[in-house]
Amino acid sequence: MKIDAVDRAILITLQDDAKLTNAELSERVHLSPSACLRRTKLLEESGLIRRTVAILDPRVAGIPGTAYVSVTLDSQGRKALDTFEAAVRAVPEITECYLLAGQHDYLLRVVYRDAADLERIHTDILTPLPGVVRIQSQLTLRTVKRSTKLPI
Amino acid sequence: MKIDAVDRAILITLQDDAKLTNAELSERVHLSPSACLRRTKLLEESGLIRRTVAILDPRVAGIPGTAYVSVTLDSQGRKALDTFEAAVRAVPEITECYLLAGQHDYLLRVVYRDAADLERIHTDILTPLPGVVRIQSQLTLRTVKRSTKLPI
DNA sequence: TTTGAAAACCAACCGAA
DNA sequence: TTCGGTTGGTTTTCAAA
Repeated sequence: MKIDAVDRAILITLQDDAKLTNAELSERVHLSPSACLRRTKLLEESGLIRRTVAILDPRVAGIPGTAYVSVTLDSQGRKALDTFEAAVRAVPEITECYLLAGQHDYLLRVVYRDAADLERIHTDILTPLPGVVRIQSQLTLRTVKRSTKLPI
Repeated sequence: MKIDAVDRAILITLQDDAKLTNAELSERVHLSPSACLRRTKLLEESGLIRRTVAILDPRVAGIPGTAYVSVTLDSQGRKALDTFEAAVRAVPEITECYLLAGQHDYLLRVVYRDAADLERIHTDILTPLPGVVRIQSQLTLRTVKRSTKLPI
């Protein structure tokens, strides 16, 4: 799909605030409401806009902690990876999981309420994940920046 | 603010799809439309729902790459940190930045279009960040899971 | 919880580039 | 032919009863 400057303006705006009415959005990108709505619909249908979601405040929600956890498996076979990944997907406390290049490790992002919660996650959830041989956690002192915006 | 099971159901649902109409949402959480709307408004006003945003598909957008970059500064003074963090916030390709516990490093999440783009970011953006003495990048082969949902 | 007015959506149609 | 604008019926919101 061809994206022009107006489409980019729509995407930038909606990545900041998807609750804008089409009327307001159309003003910001200097378009008529109907043209704006048509473009937005196309961006959704094309799959470029995948979904629109509510973002919660982790502190207000009582889940202020973030840790990055490196995990090494005892085997890199396809089956071992699939088993591990299926288990990861089922754990809500693991909000992100990446397969790393180079050393066949995984990097997990884990969110937690407090130190006790992190310990629970470590011992009851992470350690029992299938195939795990090494776990190394990096706690974060502070979130400097966290954006869902893609630099379109 | 007091959160009960129905509030949690609303939050879980809106974290998946914030485009639901109030009527649809109210059915899913087994509430009347007006009661549901009142609760949702309260959740927004309380700050628990911080914003609602459009999530783009990185592949369709042509920005499929993710790297995690560890950065060490030559100084940990308040002023050095502030300067570094202000610079980080101004870079759209750096989508996340955490101050790590333990070794006073930062962990950055960087998104990129292709290998050439990553090299550009590395040499033109990351290396010139104020105070940087060490940069270590971890590329990701694959995104196994990436969720914006908090485990409420 | 119900209701009704105001607002927003969005499909169909028209016109210009 | 494609893209933006206009119109009007339909849906949704949301505050008052």
